[in-house]
Amino acid sequence: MATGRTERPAQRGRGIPEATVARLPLYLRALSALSERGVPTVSSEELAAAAGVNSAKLRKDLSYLGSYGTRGVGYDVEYLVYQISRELGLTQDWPVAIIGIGNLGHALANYGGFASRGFRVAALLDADRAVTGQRIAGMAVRHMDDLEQIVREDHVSIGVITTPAPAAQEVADRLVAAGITSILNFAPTVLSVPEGVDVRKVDLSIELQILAFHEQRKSGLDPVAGPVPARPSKPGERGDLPEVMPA
Amino acid sequence: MATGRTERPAQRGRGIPEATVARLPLYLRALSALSERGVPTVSSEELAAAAGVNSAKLRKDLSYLGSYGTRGVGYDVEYLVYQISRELGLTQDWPVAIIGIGNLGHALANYGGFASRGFRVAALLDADRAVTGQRIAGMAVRHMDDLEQIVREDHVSIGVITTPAPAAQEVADRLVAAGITSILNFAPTVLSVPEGVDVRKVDLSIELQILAFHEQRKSGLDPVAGPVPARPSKPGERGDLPEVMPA
DNA sequence: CCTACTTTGTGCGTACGTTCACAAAAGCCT
DNA sequence: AGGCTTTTGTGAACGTACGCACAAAGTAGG
Repeated sequence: MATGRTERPAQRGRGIPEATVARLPLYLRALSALSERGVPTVSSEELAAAAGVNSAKLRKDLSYLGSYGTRGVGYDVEYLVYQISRELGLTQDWPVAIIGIGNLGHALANYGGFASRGFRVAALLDADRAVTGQRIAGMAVRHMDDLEQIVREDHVSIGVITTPAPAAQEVADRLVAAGITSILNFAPTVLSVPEGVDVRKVDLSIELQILAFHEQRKSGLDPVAGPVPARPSKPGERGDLPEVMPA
Repeated sequence: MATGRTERPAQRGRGIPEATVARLPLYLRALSALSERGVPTVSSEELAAAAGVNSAKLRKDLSYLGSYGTRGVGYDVEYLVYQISRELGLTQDWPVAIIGIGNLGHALANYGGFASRGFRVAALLDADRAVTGQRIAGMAVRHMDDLEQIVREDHVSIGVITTPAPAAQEVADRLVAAGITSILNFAPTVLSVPEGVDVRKVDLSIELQILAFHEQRKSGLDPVAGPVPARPSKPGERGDLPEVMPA
C-alpha cells in the first residue's frame, strides 16, 4: 500500500511510541551536526551510527513520522531536521522557569544547551530574599511570591525544579495551580501531580547507583557485606542471605 | 515459592532486569525516609505508593533480590535498606572524579546528594590552567595532565564528564585508557567506548524536548508549521532553505 | 526500456517489561 | 487449635520494544 502520502497508517494519527520520542532528540542532534557540515543527505546506516543506535530501529522510528526518506538515496538532512523539530514541537517557543537558584539552578541558568532548541529561560525564581534580585545570566532572580504572575504573563509552559527535596512538592503544587503542565524535576523526590501533568525526573544519585551496580558486577565479584541488620527475627528464624553464586 | 528447585527465570547467577535495577535506588530512597521516621515495617502497597510505582511491580522487583518480606506483615525497613544497598554495591566506597569544572561541574562538586550514598568526590579535573588550583568544595582542582595518576592512586572507579561536548570523547578515551569502566556523561554527545565500559547519559536538552513533545500534544493541537524546507526533489539539488534551528 | 544496485519501510519472531489475580504463608483473635 | 485477615511471591496474560531480513521503490547506467 504505497500511498502517495495522506493517511498515516502508523499509529492512529499520531501515536508515536514513547521509546521513539525519547530518541528523536538524539537523531535531531546528529542531523544538526551533519547540517552544519553541509552534508545534504544521509543514509539510515550513517545516521544510526552517529546516534549510536541500530539502523533498523532508526528507520522504524522515522517511519512513525511519515515516509520522509528516498529509497536508494537516504534522507535529506534539512528536511528531516525540520520534520523532527516540528514533531517535537521545537518550531515554537517554550518559555521555561527555573525554580530554586542554588548551585544547580545557577548552572542551568547559564547552561547554553537550554536556549539551543527553542527553549528560553523566561524566569529565575527563589524563595530566599538573599538570592532574589541578584542577576544571573543577565536576568534578575525573582521571588517565589511572583510565581503565579510570571507564569501567567510570560506564558511559561515548563517549570524546572532545582530546589532542595523538601520544597519540591510544594513548588510543584504551585506550578500546577498556576497552570503549568510540564515539569522537569531535579530534586530527589517523587512528585505527585494531577492527571495530565507531565513530570520528568533527572536524578544524579540514581544514575550513579545504577553505575555502581554494574561496576560491582564487573570488578568486584560479590556484593560486599557490611553491618547486617537482623532479619525481622521471627521466633527461631535464621536470616539467610540470598543465594549468591559460589564465587 | 514452595518449589525451591525451579530454574530461576532470572537465572544467570544474578540476572536482575535492567528496569528493576533502575528502580532500586527509588525504593532505597523511600525506605531511607521511612527509616529516619522510625517506621519498622512497610507493606508493598505503602512502599509502592511512596516510590510512585505499582505494588505488583515493586513486589516482583524485590523478589529478584530474594524473599525478604513477611506475608501478612510486609517488609522490615532496615533489613530491606541493607539488602538493596548491598545489591547496588553501596556498602562499598566509590571514588568519583569530575572532569570539566564549568558551571555544571562546579554545581556537582558542591552537590550534597553525591556523598549521601557511598559516592565520594575524589578529584576535580579541568584542562584550563585558569581553573586548576582553585579550591571548590574544599578540594583543589587538578589539571587533566594528572588524570591517569589520580585515577590510579585514588582508585577512582567512576568518571563524571561535565566538559563541553567537543572535549567529551577525548576525555572518555583517557578515562577508559586509565582503567575506568563506568562513566556518567553530561555532555550532549554520543560517546563511543569499548565493550565492557558502562556509560550513562544525562541530557537536559533531551528531557526538555520530550516534555515539549507532550506539551504540544496537550495544549496545542498539531505540530505548528514553520518555514518548511522543500522535499528533496533531485539528488544533487541542494535545497538549502531557511535555517529551522538556531545553532 | 531494461538490468543492476542501493536503501527505505515494514512484517514477523523474539525478548523484555508490566499488570492482574490468586494460592500460599504468616499473624491474630477467639 | 482453627478460622479469619492480611500481604507476599509468582504464574500467566498482555503489551511494548527490538532487530532481522526482505520486498518495494527508487537511482544509475547502458
